[in-house]
Amino acid sequence: MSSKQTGSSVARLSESSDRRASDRPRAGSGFQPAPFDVVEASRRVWMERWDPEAASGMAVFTAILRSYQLLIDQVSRVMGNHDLTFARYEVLAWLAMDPESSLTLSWISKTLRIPPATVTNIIDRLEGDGLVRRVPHPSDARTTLAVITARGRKLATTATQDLNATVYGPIGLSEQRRSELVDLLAALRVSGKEFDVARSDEVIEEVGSRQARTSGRT
Amino acid sequence: MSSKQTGSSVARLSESSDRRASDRPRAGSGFQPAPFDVVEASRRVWMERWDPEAASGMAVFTAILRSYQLLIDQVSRVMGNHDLTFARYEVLAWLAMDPESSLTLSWISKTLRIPPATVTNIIDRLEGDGLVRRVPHPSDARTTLAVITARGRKLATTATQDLNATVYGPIGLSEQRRSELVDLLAALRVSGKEFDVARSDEVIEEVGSRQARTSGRT
DNA sequence: GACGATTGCTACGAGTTCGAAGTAATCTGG
DNA sequence: CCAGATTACTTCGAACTCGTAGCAATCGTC
Repeated sequence: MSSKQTGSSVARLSESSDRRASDRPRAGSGFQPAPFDVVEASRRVWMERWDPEAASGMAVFTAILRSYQLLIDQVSRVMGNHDLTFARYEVLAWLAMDPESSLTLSWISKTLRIPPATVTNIIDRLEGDGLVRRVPHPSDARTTLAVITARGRKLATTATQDLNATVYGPIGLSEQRRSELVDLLAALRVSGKEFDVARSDEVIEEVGSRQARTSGRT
Repeated sequence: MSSKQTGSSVARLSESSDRRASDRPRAGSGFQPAPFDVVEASRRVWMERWDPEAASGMAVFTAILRSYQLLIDQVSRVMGNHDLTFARYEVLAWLAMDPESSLTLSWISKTLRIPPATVTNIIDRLEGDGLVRRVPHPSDARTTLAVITARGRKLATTATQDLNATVYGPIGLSEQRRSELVDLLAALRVSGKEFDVARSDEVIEEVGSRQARTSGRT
């Protein structure tokens, strides 16, 4: 595998990479392309040594992993400009979406799949920055509500616009292919029970329409 | 666009009977399905508040994120059974694949996209467990080679078989759809310059064709 | 109603990640 | 042969993640 040794095999036919970054609202600065397609390379090795089913599954996982790395790097960079981590942004964004401007910590934990201890930590940080407040739940003394502040809402809006413009919009692929990709991943997630398929549509309707959360009950 | 039909907003608790402890002892134990499809739910909100391009891009990112979470959870759990983290396994697996059984730390960093400081940490840990050894590079005193030990190779094999059998094989989707998914993600990665497209094939050939590496040249 | 089980959250601590700075070796262009 | 730039790796420190234990409130059942 060549690149291991300092002297790369083929000379630098690359004339390209003279990045004159200046005006493009680029979202990635420290990101360097890997020397080759790790998914394809490992898939070939897997095909030699293991069975085809394992190889294709490995390729799926690796492709998702590398895509995730590519995107989370861009997203994190943008969030850094707003003094946020992605985790803190995600919570803030869901709070901003909520009709009541508030969510219980346990709802955040379950829905965004963040361990309870981590949610505590995230809310601590957001509260310290004056972006949310903790409010006792009106009818359940065990429960704490996170309420977004005006400052938090403003930041959520700004950060979202930034993300939309620099990452989500220019993410690549046509609308058609984006849709196909999301569908395939949905099938994968259904197969892995990533969410409650039976009740999902119904719950989404509720979220979109009204509370159904503060009042609890399902 | 995934599915979703109009669902009645009110939903009664219905027969919650199917809840019970019938958790399949699959690869995920602590993993609980989210209450709804977060991708679809957030996509709808984005469509209302922002433009369609941002919404579809957000859906792509979120779908990848949730899929990643689903799979990394399973993978991490399996690795835990072998006293490994995924990061340590990944390095070990690439070392096991290498014809020379060795890689430079900088190659690992660039290829697997792990920051240098993290590679140091990972190798420290692997070395402490007797799975790899650090060896000075024969011709470049700046460079350190990580060499996999017999013990490391054995563990890599065992862990890989475990992963193949419990995660990669049963990952879901037909071979056909796995292939489509990998292709779409490859297009996304190309668009985001996740790897060096121009030289990838060539480098992969070299990897596959063995040696000609430690000796440098090619 | 009472009591054990469950749920919601927090405190603590171990482990991991990784930017930034530092050291050493190599390469480059005189 | 020699600066200065570059590359390779490590050290240090700050931040983040998250399992576990613990506490408080509520629920479920008889």
